[in-house]
Amino acid sequence: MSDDVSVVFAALSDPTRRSLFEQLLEQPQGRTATELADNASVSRQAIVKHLQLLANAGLAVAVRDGREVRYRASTDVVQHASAWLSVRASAWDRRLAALEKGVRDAQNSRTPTSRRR
Amino acid sequence: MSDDVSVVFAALSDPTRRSLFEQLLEQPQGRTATELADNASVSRQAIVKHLQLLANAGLAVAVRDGREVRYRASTDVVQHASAWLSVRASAWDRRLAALEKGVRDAQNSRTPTSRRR
DNA sequence: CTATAATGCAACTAATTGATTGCACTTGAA
DNA sequence: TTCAAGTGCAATCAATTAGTTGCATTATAG
Repeated sequence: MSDDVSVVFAALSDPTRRSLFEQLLEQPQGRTATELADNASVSRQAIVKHLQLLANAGLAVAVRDGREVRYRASTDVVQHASAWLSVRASAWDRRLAALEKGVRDAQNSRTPTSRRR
Repeated sequence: MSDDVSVVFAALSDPTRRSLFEQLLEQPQGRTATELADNASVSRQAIVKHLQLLANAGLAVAVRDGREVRYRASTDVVQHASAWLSVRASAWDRRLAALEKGVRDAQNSRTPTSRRR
């Protein structure tokens, strides 16, 4: 599960983590784990682990500032993931269209009496 | 983890599952678990579980045909997931632009001597 | 210089996950 | 009507994951 795509999707598959990510998105200045833990229902340590996982996936960046560490959102990999999805979706649409065309052609070239079943 | 977004991302976070999904995308007619297990390194049962998970996430549809079950890809939720990502990415870009503008404005209104540090 | 705020590290637990194996059930072809 | 192909079900297992708690370390405000 260590490839790029996997870690991004895995990171976004947890609601707590998505919530943290969204909070980072709302705050371009970044947030600390302690701040985020205040309006969360889990411990600071749990938050830290989530943030590290987000950072590892490239969805966040940790920047030390004195005695605190601010996590900022990063959306480069979001673009990649989004592209991954849309490429496949459109490829699927093309194949589906081709399939439907094929069915139409087959029907047109078939003599009425040669119909199967 | 039972919300829609989570299950889709979770489904796509596993490489084996993504590979299966891609195989389904290549074959609009669908594939059976047994077929897919032939060019996979894991057991048929493992494949079946993955396919059921994909189906549960809305990424595949199982259609019974006689004694076999064909799994077809389905891309509706892919659109949703892709939208989820791009909405956030663009919101982020807007906030970042606003932040940069704010910094610029602050610099402009600041007298040279009032610079900190 | 000394509290105290913020973070880091480590051990531990419960739940989930990906995978396996063995066997039962169902369906179609010969 | 047999029997093999395809599928379904259930138990089991190792690894991972989300979470906790306790304590150590670091850095800044007084």
